Amino acid sequence: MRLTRYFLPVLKETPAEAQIVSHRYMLRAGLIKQAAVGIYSWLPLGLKVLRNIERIVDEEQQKAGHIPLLMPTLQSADLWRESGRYEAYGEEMLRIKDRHGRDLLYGPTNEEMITDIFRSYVSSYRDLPKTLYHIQWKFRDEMRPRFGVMRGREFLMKDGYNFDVDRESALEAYDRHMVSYLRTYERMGLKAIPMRADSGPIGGENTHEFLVLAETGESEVFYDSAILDLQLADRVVNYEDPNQLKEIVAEWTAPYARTDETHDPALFNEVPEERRRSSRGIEVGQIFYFGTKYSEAMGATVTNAEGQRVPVEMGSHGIGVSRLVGAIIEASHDEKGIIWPEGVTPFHVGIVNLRQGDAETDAACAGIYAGLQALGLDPLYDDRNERAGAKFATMDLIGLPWRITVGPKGLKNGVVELVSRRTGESEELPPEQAVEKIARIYAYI
RNA sequence: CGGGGCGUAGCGCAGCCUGGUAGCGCAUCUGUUUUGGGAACAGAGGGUCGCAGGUUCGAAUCCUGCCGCCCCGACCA
Repeated sequence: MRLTRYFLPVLKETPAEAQIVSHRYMLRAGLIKQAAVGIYSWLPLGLKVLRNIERIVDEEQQKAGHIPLLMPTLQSADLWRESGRYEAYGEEMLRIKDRHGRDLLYGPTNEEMITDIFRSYVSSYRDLPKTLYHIQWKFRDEMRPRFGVMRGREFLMKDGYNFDVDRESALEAYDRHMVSYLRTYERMGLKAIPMRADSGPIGGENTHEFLVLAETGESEVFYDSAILDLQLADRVVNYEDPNQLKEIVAEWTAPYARTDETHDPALFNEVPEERRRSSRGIEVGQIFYFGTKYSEAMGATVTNAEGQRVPVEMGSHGIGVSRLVGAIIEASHDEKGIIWPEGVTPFHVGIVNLRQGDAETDAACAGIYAGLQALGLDPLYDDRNERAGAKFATMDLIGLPWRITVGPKGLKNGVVELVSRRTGESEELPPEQAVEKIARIYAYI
């Protein structure tokens, strides 16, 4: 994309309403525009990041064998009356009446609707296990939305639901989700720590939250620093193998890691003192095993091998897709702007033309731009008639992980500059080699 | 929902206390010179001062009501 043809409204000054760094940068870099309290438009650059995150979540779900579908944002109140949550959910649920006076609601989550779909079609244990998920906008009328997309009222969430014939199988699903979530966050360049948590209003006995460590996090967390060293990296995971999944879960749940809700000071004190950490974290996902809570209330039963009708075992799992955009910025930025991990960056590389209008420089930029596109890469070419400083400032702010700087001085020696946004390290090399190097970097992302 | 604060040009702000021609910086447009870390000069455009009432000869300014937004708290992906 050529910047002169793109829509990238960057701001030099910080809008007054933004307090935390991710919110400030999201506004300044032209990612979002607030439409109302806790409700945002996603501008082109922000949408690209959101879609990248969504794509990673989607791909990792399917690798784990989970099945995508799409449920509506508006739901009938009747389903929620069945589960008893229409009254229980409270003011957070946005209730709407249609022209006939029927009660609708903008879905804050989908346990009821997925259970209804399930019970309509599945009646035998032979059809189990199944995990269905969707990535859809939710609405929760929070008392106090804040921090931009980190606590919006409207937000994009992946929510999934597993259906199993018995407890053992449901717990396998729990493990499978934990592992697939670890993989998902790793691909985004995030360190998200699974922590034993409280199940809250969704209910259930087993639950972990995934937290990204950040000063601005809303949760207080306590953990053994050993957990920071754990990585899936290039480990081959076989989602069909419950034993392997169990081992990985055991590995990640062995070090102490809890939120303040479940924190146990006595247990925490058993961690060697030099590894005992407390900090703040942003919750970017949660997995639950809640057994038959919804299936019993809503009559979702299957016939088991013994011919008895039993309520199906369930769990649910969520990833805050839109929140992750903010969480990634909180975890990865500096005083100049955002630093996107390669996995989610809106453009793979920025090209800065230092002497717009100079025939040789323009031609070199055009060649690099075309070369990158030919290799399937998505570059952003700053072809504005601005001075170098302004172009650098824009690139630093929007945070593309790599920048190719092209100017007459370098071209005289046949080289351009390739700069890492994260480290600031730069190397001079011929244009073709810069293109190849970018291609190599992204070949493994 | 309780407590605190703010609404003046696209953005950031001053002016309000003490009523009298609506200002500054950035951004935008035109021109010239510039061009390796947010250029300089000259000129130009842009605001029913959140909305509605009221007081007054006169309201951005004083009064009342409403709306919007921000921060702290309890609640939450």
